[in-house]
Amino acid sequence: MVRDPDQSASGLHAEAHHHHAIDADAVQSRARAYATSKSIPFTSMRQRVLALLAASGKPMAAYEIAEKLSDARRVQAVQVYRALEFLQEAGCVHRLVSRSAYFACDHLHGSGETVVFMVCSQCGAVQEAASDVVARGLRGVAKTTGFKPRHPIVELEGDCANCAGEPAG
Amino acid sequence: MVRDPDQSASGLHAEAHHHHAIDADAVQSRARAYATSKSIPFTSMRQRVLALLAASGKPMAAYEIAEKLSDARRVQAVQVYRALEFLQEAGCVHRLVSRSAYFACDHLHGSGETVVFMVCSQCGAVQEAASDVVARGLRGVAKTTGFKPRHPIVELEGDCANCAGEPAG
DNA sequence: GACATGGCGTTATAATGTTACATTCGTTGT
DNA sequence: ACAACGAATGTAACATTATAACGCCATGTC
Repeated sequence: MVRDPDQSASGLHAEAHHHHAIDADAVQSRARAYATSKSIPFTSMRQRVLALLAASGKPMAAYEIAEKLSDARRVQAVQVYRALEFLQEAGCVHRLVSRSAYFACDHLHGSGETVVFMVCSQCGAVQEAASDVVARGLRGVAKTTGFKPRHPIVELEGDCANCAGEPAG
Repeated sequence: MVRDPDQSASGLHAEAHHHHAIDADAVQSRARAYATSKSIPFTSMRQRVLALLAASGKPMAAYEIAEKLSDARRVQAVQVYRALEFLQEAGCVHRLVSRSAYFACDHLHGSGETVVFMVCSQCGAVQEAASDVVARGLRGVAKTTGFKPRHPIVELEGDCANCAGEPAG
């Protein structure tokens, strides 16, 4: 879940960067499984978007994805958004509201789980962590106000362990 | 030439609907105090934006604010964004990331406090609640990953007590 | 084959947010 | 009073993010 180069042991497809590449095979398998379960195709465009996000290991803007995927044929933003919609349904990709950016995630979240996204202001890397304490706190405030929560958004902006140690690297 | 802010505010206040408007006087006082403390002016535009948000009591998009504030002179979005920037610094206005909307808030949040925004999907109303449990949970996940949090974003999408009781009303 | 469904490719547009710059306003120094 | 300066404004243009509309094509079903 915490995507760190040391932890991504299956870095067979790891890019040359020092970035936090995620397990591309695992995330692709999950997307394929979701597609199969819904009887919808895991199409080429969906694979390409997911592969790019998995290789990058960092959040990317939709237009940035379109740019990177363009070759002779220009990939339009709307095509990326459609692929992202599928990938988010499949649970393979999340959207960072604090950056309007999308990133691949190789961890399968339980349906009731509350996940915290920690976004590094300096290097842009994202760490995820599920927190029962946060989940309990959210249920608590909702209960006291009679609010029926459907979907939580929890993000932390700050500095990751690497960047906090080496400022402005 | 110079618009009287108090008359403007009370006029808008009169148009507040059944949904709960916030304490316009209190929030305006806080904005004025912040401005004084920073030796910057609490200008007419800033007063107008804050008064509108306070009277509305609900989140509004920046362009919607610009629209409502326009009379003979068209108020441009950039002017609204500039006013919102000041008001957010003053702690009188918050931005809802889940809706890209802005709303006035009449309680003063402590600097270390973690505030949860509960946004009703049906009526759009926002409730705020500070939660020590959530704050503790966030500190916990940050600590285990070595992350240094600076700013938390916590929002719940769901149904408020009113709308949950009377669906789609 | 006829046909319904869904994804793709393309164009256009909506919605949100920012940059640039000249002007005006308020304060400050003289 | 008046010049000078920084901040806030007014205005236009631009940038970014996201969606709508529509025809084409591939796939599966009858």
